[in-house]
Amino acid sequence: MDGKEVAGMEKIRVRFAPSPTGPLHIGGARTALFNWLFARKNNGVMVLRSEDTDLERSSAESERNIVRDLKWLGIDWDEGLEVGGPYAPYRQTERLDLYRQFTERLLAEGKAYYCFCSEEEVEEERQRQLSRGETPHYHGKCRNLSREEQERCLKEGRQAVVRFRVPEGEKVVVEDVVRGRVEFDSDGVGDFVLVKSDGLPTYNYACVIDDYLMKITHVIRGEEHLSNTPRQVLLYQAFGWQPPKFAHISLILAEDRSKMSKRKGDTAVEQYREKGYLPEAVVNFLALLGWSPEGEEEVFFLEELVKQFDLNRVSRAPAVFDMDKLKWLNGHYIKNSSLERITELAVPYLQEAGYLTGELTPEQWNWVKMVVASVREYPTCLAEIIDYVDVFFNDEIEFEQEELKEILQQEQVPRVVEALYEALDQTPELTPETAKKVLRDICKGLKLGGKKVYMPLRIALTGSNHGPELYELIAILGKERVASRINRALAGVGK
RNA sequence: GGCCCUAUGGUCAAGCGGUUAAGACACCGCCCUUUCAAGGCGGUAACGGGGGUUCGAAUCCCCCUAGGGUCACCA
Repeated sequence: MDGKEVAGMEKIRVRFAPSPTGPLHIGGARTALFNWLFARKNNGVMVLRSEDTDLERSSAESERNIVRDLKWLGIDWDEGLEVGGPYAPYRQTERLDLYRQFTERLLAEGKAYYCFCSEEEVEEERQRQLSRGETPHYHGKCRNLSREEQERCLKEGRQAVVRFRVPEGEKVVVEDVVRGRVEFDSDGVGDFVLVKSDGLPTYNYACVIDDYLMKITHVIRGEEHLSNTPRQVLLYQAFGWQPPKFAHISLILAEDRSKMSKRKGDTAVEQYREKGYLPEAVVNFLALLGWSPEGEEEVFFLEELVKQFDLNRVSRAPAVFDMDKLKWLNGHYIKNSSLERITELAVPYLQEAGYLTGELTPEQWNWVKMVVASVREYPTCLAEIIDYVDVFFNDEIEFEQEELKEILQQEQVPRVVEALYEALDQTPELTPETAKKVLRDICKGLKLGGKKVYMPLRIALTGSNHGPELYELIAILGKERVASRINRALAGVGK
């Protein structure tokens, strides 16, 4: 710290620092979003850093997927993975030399020490303490080893970890932007590990060094890290660094108020993408989980979210993931996005279901667009669209209920059908609009109520008494298929 | 169990000492309508409990209860 920084004047820098040990979790996505919104709102810098110090569980593939899903959501970053930046590298396993330097410093100052206890020993002691009802802490057997003893063990080649010497009897204060002042007692934390026996830093350690070196001003992360924060604050103090401001946002809970898990529904962003949720719906939904806008409007695109976002309006209570609301938002965006885009997104599902095969000609494309237009108000996610399109593809009409056939036997039906065929003959270009007019004219010409005209035709064409707009259906099917379906249906009831 | 966080309708939540306690989703009803939807309008529904402080508490304090987090050589 050069001491010249004036509070509030420094450039805001935030980071999203996932560990690439699996897909991007919905909670992680929200953390990333809040960081991003805060950075963009305040003209700050967003950093993406990979915390890959768990060699066992980290994978390049997970990292790629996380990056892909962040981009999909519309979250970008100014520094970090892929884009680089002044504090590169942004992958912790590539920063090992840096950590080593700071470890030496702590060791030299006696603020950290080598510990030669085996994992088994430590675990045994932990169990003993637990059974006595005590808070399990490192017992400190190696805490008071002299420098010489440490050297000797090291020379013997014994496996060692580096532990932080936690000062005794100190109040550790965390100033949290969303929670206020939170106090901890340093005696509540044992001498935690800084460097693992494989030479890699632990989370609490690497995180502090990186946040410091990368000049992070605000650490916005999940509440599960709140209890880690005193350890980190102690480290900042040991180094004589000014800690960043913390903002711990509450967790997202499953419907039964327990932690979200795979068993209780989809927890990964990619699962929502694959089901045909739109990124703007997911973002909008996530933003509303734990944050609330000032006004009454709740439907926001990313840009509007940026304008509205305020860390002071982040709620402290954990939030239940409300699937119904996500579905509603997604349905809203499906209905209101451009037809071209929704069609593009819907086609893969239609292909997968076998309704479409191969490349689409421009004519087919336009036809599919009409299909999408007539059903897109139904699905809550695009994968569901296949539940509504069968009527356009399958000419083998099955009657949902036999009673519906009775409607086909109503006395006006032959007249209606005749009028329809005649009108269709005189309609060179069949579109939803012209079809609509045809139907209206039939009602007028025959002096029949809509129900008498629409219902038999709908049933003859679809086998059901409900479904998409009839005039759209007629335009989409075309004259030939309309005629053949009606003829077949009427023949089926002996007309 | 220790430590920490949290507590307004079923859910997300506004509220930051004085309000008829917003709004959204879900649910119910009505309207629109050829059907189902969509849309429009309306409705049901909440301050966990107990003590304080105060002229006055959803709002401030304490206790209880409940839920969550965390106590790793995982992050």
